[in-house]
Amino acid sequence: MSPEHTETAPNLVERLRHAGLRPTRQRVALANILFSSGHRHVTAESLHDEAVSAGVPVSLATIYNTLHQFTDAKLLSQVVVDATRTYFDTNTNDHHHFYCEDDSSLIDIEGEHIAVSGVPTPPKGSKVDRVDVIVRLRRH
Amino acid sequence: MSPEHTETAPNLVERLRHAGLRPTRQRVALANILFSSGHRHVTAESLHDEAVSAGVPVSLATIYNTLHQFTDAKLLSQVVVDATRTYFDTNTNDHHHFYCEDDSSLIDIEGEHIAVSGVPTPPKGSKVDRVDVIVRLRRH
DNA sequence: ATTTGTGCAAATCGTTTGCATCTGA
DNA sequence: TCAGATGCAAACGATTTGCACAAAT
Repeated sequence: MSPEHTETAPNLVERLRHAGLRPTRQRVALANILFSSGHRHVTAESLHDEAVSAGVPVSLATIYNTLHQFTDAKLLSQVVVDATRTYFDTNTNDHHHFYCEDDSSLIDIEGEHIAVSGVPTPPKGSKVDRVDVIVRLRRH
Repeated sequence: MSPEHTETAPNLVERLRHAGLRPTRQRVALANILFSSGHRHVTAESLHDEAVSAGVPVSLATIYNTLHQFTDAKLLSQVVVDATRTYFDTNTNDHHHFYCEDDSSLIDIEGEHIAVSGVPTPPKGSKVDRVDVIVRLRRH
């Protein structure tokens, strides 16, 4: 078989195992879609469409389960920019986003580029978990 | 009557008028709740509960309408921190937020305190509309 | 064999909408 | 008067859940 067909990327299977997730057919297929080509931003629905188009008929419920499991396992990060849609990002490094309100698209901004200074001390009893910067864009 | 009872703050009526909104019973009552005591963060539901408790039986639909009208009129700003809930903030100045994931609470960080540097040039055809910084907190 | 994942359809949650009724200028 | 607001209930879209079935170890 040509590598394209066998391209189930064995390292993905390992990656799932390390994350404590059984490498099931669906999870491997979704991991393959998500992690095979650079960083990506998806919604549950867009990933579902993509999987179905790719001949992997997963149900939407499984997509949601999988996205959350991957997020818990730190394979994905969740990006909250829009109250109506949840985005997942395959880039789990410290980084930020441009969000274009006109077409609801996300663009990564690598962490090194942006510096946030002057964050006040958090209230007693809490610690900073993460700092999200969203640069909202409009067409002009 | 004591000032507490007459506290329909006539300036609120003016404020609504200036925003092009008819000062109806409900709008004035909600504006009164929102703008009478320092800056506040509310959700549609929390404001609804509060209004009802205060003896102003508005419907939830009207709460949503009003929150959006106030937002369009720049009397409120919308804060997107949580995919499941929409928050509205009576502080419409440039500022940022602490968001405590444990109890879903918001705390303002005044704009002067935080500086964001190194934002890359936005893609051709778009301009920066707003930069949101969310400092996510966890109990430790 | 046992545990864990999956699919489906129904349930849920926050939010929006349609429409008849009311109200402020 | 009459455009604009409101309330209600139904519609909605995204997400979640319950449960019977299927697959992985």
